[in-house]
Amino acid sequence: MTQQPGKILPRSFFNRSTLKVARDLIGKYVLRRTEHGAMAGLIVEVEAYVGPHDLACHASRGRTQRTDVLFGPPGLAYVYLIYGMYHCLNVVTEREGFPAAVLIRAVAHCKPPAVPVLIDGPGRVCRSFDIDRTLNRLDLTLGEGLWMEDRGERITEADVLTAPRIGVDYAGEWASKPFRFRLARFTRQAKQKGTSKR
DNA sequence: AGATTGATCCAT
DNA sequence: TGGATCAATCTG
Repeated sequence: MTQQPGKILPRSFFNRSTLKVARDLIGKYVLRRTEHGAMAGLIVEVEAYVGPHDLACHASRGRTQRTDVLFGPPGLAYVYLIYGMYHCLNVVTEREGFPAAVLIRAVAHCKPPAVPVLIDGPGRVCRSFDIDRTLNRLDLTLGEGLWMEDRGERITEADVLTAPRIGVDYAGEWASKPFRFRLARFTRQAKQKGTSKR
C-alpha cells in the first residue's frame, strides 16, 4: 500500500450519487485520532443506501430524530446503535434534503510496517476505531477526530466486487440490488462446508 | 441455531 | 407506555 500524504475527502466528494460515492470509497482510508492515538484503515467494503425510496434505507420510514442527520449536508457521520451492542458508521451522501448514506462494513487496519489486519463487519469496525454515537452528526470533512482520505490508491473496476446488501431481507426488491461493494482481494474465503448464511 | 442488548418507533 | 424490530456478533 502506497503511503501518500493523504487528502481529506471534501464535501463535494460526498455530494454525488450514493452509488458512485460508495464505489469510490473503496480504496480510500478512514482516519481516526483520539487521545489514545491515531489509526488508519483502508476501506474494503461498503454498502449504499440510496434514498427515501430505498426500502432498506432508514430514511424510507420518514424523517425522525434518528434519521434527521441523513437529510443533512453530505459528509456528516451517521452513527447509530444496533442490537443494543454494536455501532454502525455511515457517511451521509447527496445534496442536503435528500436522505442517503454509505455504510462502512470492512477496513484493513494499517499499522505499518505490520501486515494489514482485516476488520470485517460494521460493528467490529466501530469497535476497533472507538466510534460510537457521540460521533453522530460529526462533519467528516474537517479532520476533527474522524475523517476520510484519498491516499492515491488506484482501484480499477476489476478490483471491486458487487453483491446484495446484508441483513436487509425485509426490503423487498431492494434487498437483492447489488449495492454492496468490496475490494476483490479481501473477499472472504468461501467456506467449503457449514452454513455461511446471510 | 440461539442469545445477547437497548434505542427507536408506532400502535395500543 | 409496551412490545416488536433491528445495516450485528459471539458462542454453541
